[in-house]
This record gives sequence, C-alpha cells and structure tokens, in this order.
Amino acid sequence: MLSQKTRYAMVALTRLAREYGKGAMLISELAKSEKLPQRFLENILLELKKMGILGSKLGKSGGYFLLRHPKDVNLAEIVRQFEGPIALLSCVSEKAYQSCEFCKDESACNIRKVFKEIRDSTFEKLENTTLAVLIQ
Amino acid sequence: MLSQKTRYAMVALTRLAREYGKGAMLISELAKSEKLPQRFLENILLELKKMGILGSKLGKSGGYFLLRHPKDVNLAEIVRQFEGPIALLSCVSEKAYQSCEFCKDESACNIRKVFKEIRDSTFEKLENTTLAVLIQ
DNA sequence: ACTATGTTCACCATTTTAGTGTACATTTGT
DNA sequence: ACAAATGTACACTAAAATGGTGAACATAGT
Repeated sequence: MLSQKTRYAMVALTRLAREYGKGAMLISELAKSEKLPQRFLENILLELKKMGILGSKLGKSGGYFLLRHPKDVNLAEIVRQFEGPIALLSCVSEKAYQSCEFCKDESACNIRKVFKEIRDSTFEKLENTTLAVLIQ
Repeated sequence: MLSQKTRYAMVALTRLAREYGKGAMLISELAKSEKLPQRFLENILLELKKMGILGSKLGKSGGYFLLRHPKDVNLAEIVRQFEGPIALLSCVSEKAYQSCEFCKDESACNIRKVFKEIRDSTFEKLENTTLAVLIQ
C-alpha cells in the first residue's frame, strides 16, 4: 500500500493542477480545503519544489504553484520519489536494480518474469497518468 | 517492494513444490540449500502450515511438505498473507476495502481509476502464477 | 529413555512512517 | 523602516513494521 505521504502528495498536486495558471496558493488553504495535515504537507511541498515540480513565493500573497504544465507531470515520478522503486523485487527494478541473491540465472527465473511483467504494466499506467489526466 | 518474509516464503514454496510427492523436507536442509535464515524460516513455514498450504511431520525423518498440488497454490494468496493487500490504495482493495477520506464520489475519482487498473492487472498476474508455473 | 525434529510465544534491535517544535529568512503592505 | 504574513530548515519524536533471536516445550521414531 502507498504511504500517507505519497497519497497526500498526489492529492495536493491534483489540486494545484486545477489551480494551474491562477497564481500561488497558500499552504494553509491547500491543507484546509483538501483535509491534509498542514505541517506534514509543508515537508511534502518542499520536496516537490526541490524536484522542480512546484514553485513558491514568500511573504504576503505567497504560496505554492505548479511550475510545469499538468500534462508534463506524471504519477510514476511522484510514486518513485515518495515511495521508492516501482518494482516489487529489486531484480526487476530499472532505477534501483540489484542482482538476486537466490537465483543463479535471472533470465531463467520464473518468479522474476512475473514480477517484471507486473512492474512494466504498473509503470506504464503510472507514467501515462499525468496531472492533466487526473483533473479531467 | 516486497518484504524479505514474502520473498523467503516464495523461495521456500518453490523448492517444496519441486519436492512435491517426495515426502518431508527438513527445515535445516531447506534453509541451507536455499540460503534462507533458518529461525526466520521456521516462522514462515508455520504460517504456511496454518494457511493449509504445508503439512509437517514431527520427530526423526520429519519436516515440511506441500499439501496441495503445485497448480493449486498461487502467488496472490501468498502475497496477501505476508504482504497485506495487493491494492496500492485501500479504496481499490477487494479484501481490505476502505472508503476514501478525500473524494466525495469514488466512481468519479481518476486517481482511484488508475490504481484500480493497477490492482486488477497485478492481481490477475499473481493469481495465474501457481507454484506449478514457477517450477516449469 | 533418548534424540531429532517441529511448536509456541515472548522478546529484541533497527528502520520506516507520520508527523511536531523551534527558530529563521524573505517578501509585501503600511 | 517596520510589522506581519508567508515559506524554509533541520532536528526531534512516538508508534508501528521489519527482520529477526531465545528459551522452553511437544511429539514421533528407535
């Protein structure tokens, strides 16, 4: 199951995608209207800013806003950032590959084959799901 | 990513599937030959026994053995037992459904739609992967 | 009776999760 | 220039999950 952090990130991003082009939104407003714990949300938004997905403005009438177009942000990168590898086994991970400690020949391993298929289809679905898709 | 426990369970079961019909196998032998930590493996085998997948024999020439035919044990039930729900969000889980705290109308939620598709395709692949498939 | 095995159940160290506390830096309105 | 409203930084914490281990016990075969 996805962590709260990942779920909060998706909810916050979806909302900021709806506000895309309308200027900055207060953390407090975002937290309140989407029912997210504000202090925890701050950490998440900061992380998304460091990823280059969000921008921020300080001071009065400050807040956060989506930097990229909603169609240029997909769920695969969000899940990877907050959840870690998309693969269920590291021997089928693209970004965090580690050789299997059990099997001698990975290409012959049927366990690996199944989990590779699962990773690929999961990744494809996440990658094709942009914020633009989510706010349709 | 799957926990060690789940991975160990899959490795142990695959091996016991290969030995299906050949009588009981010692925990110590299973642990050594598959490079699994024996004491931890004991817990896992016991859990698999309580699920009705494995049987055991006490005393000399005792050990564990697969009770069901390898084609009647699939990865979906193993993953569920050791990992919890297959779904990434509880609002798309079959066995552990919980309504979403964020959206008012789940049928209209696009986040839910994606994760429902991911759950369904993951589940299908896991369910179709029996121990018989793994030892082919 | 003895020995080899599995069984039970409690315990433990480490890591991860889901936050909170406190102080600080920057911008804007007056 | 100053105050107020905002985000920033970084350390800290409580609770749960993970990956085991310890010690005593129960049972079957010889």
